[in-house]
Amino acid sequence: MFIKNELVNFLNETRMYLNPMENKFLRLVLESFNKNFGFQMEIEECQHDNCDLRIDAVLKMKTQNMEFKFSAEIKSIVNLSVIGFMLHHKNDFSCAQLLVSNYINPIMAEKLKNNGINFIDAAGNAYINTPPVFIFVKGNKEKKEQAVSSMGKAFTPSGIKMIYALLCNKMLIDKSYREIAKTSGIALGTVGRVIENLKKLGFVIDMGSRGKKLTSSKALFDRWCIDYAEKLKPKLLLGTFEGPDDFWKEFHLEPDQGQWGGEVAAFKLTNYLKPENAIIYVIDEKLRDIVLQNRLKRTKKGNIEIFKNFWPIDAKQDKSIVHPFLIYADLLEINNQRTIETAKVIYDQNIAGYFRKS
DNA sequence: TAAGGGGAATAGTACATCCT
DNA sequence: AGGATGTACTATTCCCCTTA
Repeated sequence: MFIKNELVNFLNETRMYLNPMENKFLRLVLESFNKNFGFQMEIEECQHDNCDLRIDAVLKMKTQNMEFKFSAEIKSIVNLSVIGFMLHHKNDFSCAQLLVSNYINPIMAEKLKNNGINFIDAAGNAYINTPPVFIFVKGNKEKKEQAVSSMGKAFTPSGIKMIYALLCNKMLIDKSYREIAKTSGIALGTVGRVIENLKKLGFVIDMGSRGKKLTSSKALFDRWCIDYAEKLKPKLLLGTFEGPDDFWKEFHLEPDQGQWGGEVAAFKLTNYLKPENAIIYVIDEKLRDIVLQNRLKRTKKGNIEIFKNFWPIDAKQDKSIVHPFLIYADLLEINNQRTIETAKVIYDQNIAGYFRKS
């Protein structure tokens, strides 16, 4: 079953078909949705030949005399970055978006509704706003036994570090496990496990004697952004601090201390966004110096967030900002109008090129 | 709210196998 | 032979969930 998918993915970087687990999951959710709400929502066999954009599935919902189409996006977790992601891709397709997940909590349900993002989940929560159909249900409790959780064994904190390294350097996947471990900043024993899981998910193809290849890297990156925000980034937070208005213009930050992420990096890259909040990725031993040099005050709700950088120190690194992948991921999580617009620009100008067919 | 029990993740290392 | 490589294994850490 995987062979065919892998071959197709191999031939076309930008497409990603549902893997068997996602397919099964989607059918389960649709079944319960139809039962709960008395609609007929089903998967439409997509004409892949003419859709160049990545999409998980096209769904068709029938009522008495009408038919609606949705572009479905399946996500195993739902956080602010998912909302950012949905907003980024809001106008990619002619049909309305529909987020499909295992469980969407009441807070996220409200946020999704406020942003006009349709969703359904396995617990029976839903928001569908396609006049004359209107559904909004939240508060149903999470069901434990769902299968989606097993979809992401590669996306553990160290797995996320490794995937970042793989995305930044596509050649790395074909190097020795020791080199991958060193470049990613993770343990040797972890590398094999992550690769195995990436193979299962269809992101790595083993071509035997011809080595390994990273595939569907655009989809992998999209997934990485969300899991990074959920599982790795919170662990990296060293503290939040307060600075004066426009502090970042005068901020003293040496390249060997750390780099700008988030809005400031986005501004330096595009000139589009006037930063209001700052994210800085620092080498954690340098935190004290940075705080002292810039007279930062530690506060709970400061506008400066300082994170520990998780990639090994690169001697050639002399830029003042982090990799566009990280900047984009930071912006997605902020997800207001300004940052999403900027995220789009950065995606088009600085990221899309990594995923073009070669 | 604090403590602590238990399980998952992972760093680090030892070892078997492969390659030159 | 001897270094390089992937895998098996273990000790430790971390985090979540229960319990008082």
